[in-house]
Amino acid sequence: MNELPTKYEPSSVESSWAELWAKPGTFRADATSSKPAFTIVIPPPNVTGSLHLGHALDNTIIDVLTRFKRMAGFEALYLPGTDHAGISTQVLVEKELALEGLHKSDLGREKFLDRVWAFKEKNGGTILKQLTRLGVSADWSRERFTMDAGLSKAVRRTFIEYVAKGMAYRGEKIVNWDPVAQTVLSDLEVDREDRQGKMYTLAYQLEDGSGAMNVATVRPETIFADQAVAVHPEDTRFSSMVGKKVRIPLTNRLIPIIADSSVEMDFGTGCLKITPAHDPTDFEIGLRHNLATPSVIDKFAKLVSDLVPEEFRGMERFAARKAVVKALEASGALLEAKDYKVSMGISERTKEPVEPMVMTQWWCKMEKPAKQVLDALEDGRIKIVPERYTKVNRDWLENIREWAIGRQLWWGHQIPAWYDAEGKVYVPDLENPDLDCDQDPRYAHLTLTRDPDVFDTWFSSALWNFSTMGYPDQTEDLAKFYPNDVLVTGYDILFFWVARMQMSGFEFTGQAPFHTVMLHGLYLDAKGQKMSKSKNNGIDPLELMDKYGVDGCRFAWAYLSTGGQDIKHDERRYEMGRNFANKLWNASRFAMMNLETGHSENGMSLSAAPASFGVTLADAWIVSRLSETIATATAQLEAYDLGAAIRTIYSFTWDDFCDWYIEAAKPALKSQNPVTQATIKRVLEAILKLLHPFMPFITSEIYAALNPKHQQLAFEPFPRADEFAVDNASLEEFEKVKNAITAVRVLRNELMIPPMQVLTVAVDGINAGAVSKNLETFTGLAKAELGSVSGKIINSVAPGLEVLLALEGLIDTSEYVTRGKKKVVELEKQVQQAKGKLSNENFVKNAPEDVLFEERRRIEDFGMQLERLQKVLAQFA
RNA sequence: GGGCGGAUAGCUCAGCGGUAGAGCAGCCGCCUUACAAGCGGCGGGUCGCAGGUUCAAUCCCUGUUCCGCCCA
Repeated sequence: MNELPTKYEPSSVESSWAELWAKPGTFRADATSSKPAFTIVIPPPNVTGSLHLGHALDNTIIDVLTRFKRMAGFEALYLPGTDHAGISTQVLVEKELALEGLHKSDLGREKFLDRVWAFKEKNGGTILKQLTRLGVSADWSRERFTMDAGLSKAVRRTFIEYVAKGMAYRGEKIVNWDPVAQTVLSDLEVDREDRQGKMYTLAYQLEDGSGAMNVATVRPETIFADQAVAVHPEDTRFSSMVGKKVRIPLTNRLIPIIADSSVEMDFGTGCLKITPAHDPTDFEIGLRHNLATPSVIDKFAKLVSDLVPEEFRGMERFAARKAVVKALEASGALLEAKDYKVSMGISERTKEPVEPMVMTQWWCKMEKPAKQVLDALEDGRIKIVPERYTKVNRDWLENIREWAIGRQLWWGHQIPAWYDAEGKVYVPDLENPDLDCDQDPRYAHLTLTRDPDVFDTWFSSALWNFSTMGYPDQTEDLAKFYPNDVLVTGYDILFFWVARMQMSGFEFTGQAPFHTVMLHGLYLDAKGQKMSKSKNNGIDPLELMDKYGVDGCRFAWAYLSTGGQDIKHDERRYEMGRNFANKLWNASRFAMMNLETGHSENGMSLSAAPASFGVTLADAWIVSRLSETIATATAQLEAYDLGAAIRTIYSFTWDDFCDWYIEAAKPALKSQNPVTQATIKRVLEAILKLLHPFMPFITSEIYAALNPKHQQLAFEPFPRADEFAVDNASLEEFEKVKNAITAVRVLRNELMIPPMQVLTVAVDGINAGAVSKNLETFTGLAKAELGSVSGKIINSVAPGLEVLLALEGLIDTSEYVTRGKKKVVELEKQVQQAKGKLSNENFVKNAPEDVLFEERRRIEDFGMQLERLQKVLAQFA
């Protein structure tokens, strides 16, 4: 048996365990195992990123669940890996190039990609290495990356299948264009923000010279692309105008006045300019009225086209707005410019206002798989925890929109589509999916060029549940570990990722990719704000781990993850975790010191021990409490309520085991009672097992020290409640003894009697018997002996019990009297309340028997306490 | 505009139909040889506000006020 140092130092034990757990073989899941599988795949972090608190929280939860299930008899797989993160990675490498004075076009696609791969090789390991610091029990032999050959194959295959099914197609629509990243974005990648702008009223002169239409707009620089002016068909102000033409200010171009019911009559002037190429709503109106979609803004957000007067050409859109407004003002066409909050689309990646633009893109129809997911949510094949997010999930799926799956990037999976000189599309077919079209003999007579675009990164992460298992090949892994069991992630990517996984799962495997989605909250700073680079309010989990130990941090993360609630950073939770680790360490140290057989501190040998050794009340009590604790904690873990589970285990360990059991067991341990020795070892081992999923390092270390066999705790079975006997009589009796001990402690504190001075007290009341029966425990913890008391007497009351003490000498009783009086008032109130309830006819008629019984018991017990207390207080009147 | 979450002790949060809990902070006393990252004791809450349901409501229902988030 090893000696443990007096203070727990996380740094001295963490690295060797982390190293062992990071080995590819340690937690390798066996696809041929006969045990039931339990699978969680990691939400793949950005390959070039570094660990932040969101990852730490997420992976702690995953690891707790995985370690718990592994110990509970499952073939547990926690599959780690990373995501290629198209835009952010490409932007990073572009920045690196910029430092060298280079642009990606200087290198060309192939060389640029070499650079990105080199960058990935160099930096890609960081985040996963940081993850090993957390002590996760991941299967590193199965680590995956979204751009691996296998996963790329899955991406290609699924796209080809989408095309074959007619779900993916090329079409011209209005899209969100990021002028900085130079790519299309999906609706989800665009944040709506209200920014201060202006509402301009412009006069569009009627062709016939009969006046002007006053048009309201927030984007005057787009007037050159206007195709119509629209009013509401029922707007009597303008009904005579419909069909006439107006002239666009600063130009000679004429456009028609049309009627469309989507125009809000009371918005602005009730008269809108329609610019189909530069506004999504206008695009829709344009479709209804067959309007053309000429564009006057290019991919760099500059004004271009012959439609734009020469003086404005080449100007950036916001500069152009100023210039155009100035010109409009000079021409007299500007009637009004008032402050207005403009709702703008902002690229969540580059923070640049997106430019709506009409483009031909790859689209994917998602109605059918969305419907399948909705059915699964309906019939419970997929459950969301917490349940309230089911509605959010459902609402989004019910209003599913087509997904723009292409991105104008180089880093990612290049779309396997080719075009001939006429622009006709060629995509490999399902019979020969790996054959590129420009290699296909059938198309040998054509000159085909490949689509330069890549897929949205989420397209590949949507396949993560099965692409990591070998799909499209029918592998052993796929058979054993798919569908996965639980998906753990923050609620902020419910749409981005979870919904798309759900849909892909059904579309390609015909089933839900997991049965449970566990969503946790966001980790916020101490003020409750989201952490971000721009706000520079990030907190580094690695620093926290250095400061409080990994187990202390994991404790905090589990403790804080309740009910999907957001988490406000609070350093005190980490202190709590660290202190708890230290407490466990010292309790274990104490236990081990007392497990040494044959001799004890005072040299007493085992053979000298009395023959009457047996199970003490404390032994029976702690084993009962342990059984209850296991049952509760297990149920909480099964319900994914990690916060509740760790609280349960924490209070059992600290309050029951350390503060009461160990203290009560000291006399028995001193005399080397083998039953107590066995009990403390048994309970401690159970605690280590219960705690292991949450705090794997310290529990493994102690367990190894405790067990000469040196087995890995991670592979020990999780405790079962039925392994430990629940003895209700012991639970009740120990409670009575505890009450008596506390009553003496209260007296001692009130009377300022030194802690170590042994008192002589008498006990009375219906629970007094429990005290005299367990005198050793009482004496040890209350530092009091039973004896007769006489003279002036003082007392302390507890349920069913009165502790009496003789007043000797000039002891200050003022505090005792003050608090005694207060307690009298309190007890009187309680008795009154209970009596009040029982005198209520309806209460007696309707309340269940046990509630009635409890009220009667209270009257009796409080009455007895009151009586005894008042009797003693009368002496001081 | 629609939806969701929060409002509980000084602070950060659990609890969510039957006498309000934790950690920290505060006060009193302790180096009681496992642990001062600790031990013993104490104080502190009309559970946002207003109605309703119920024998009983912090907990359920309705409305309302602040704070935060999501969707349009």
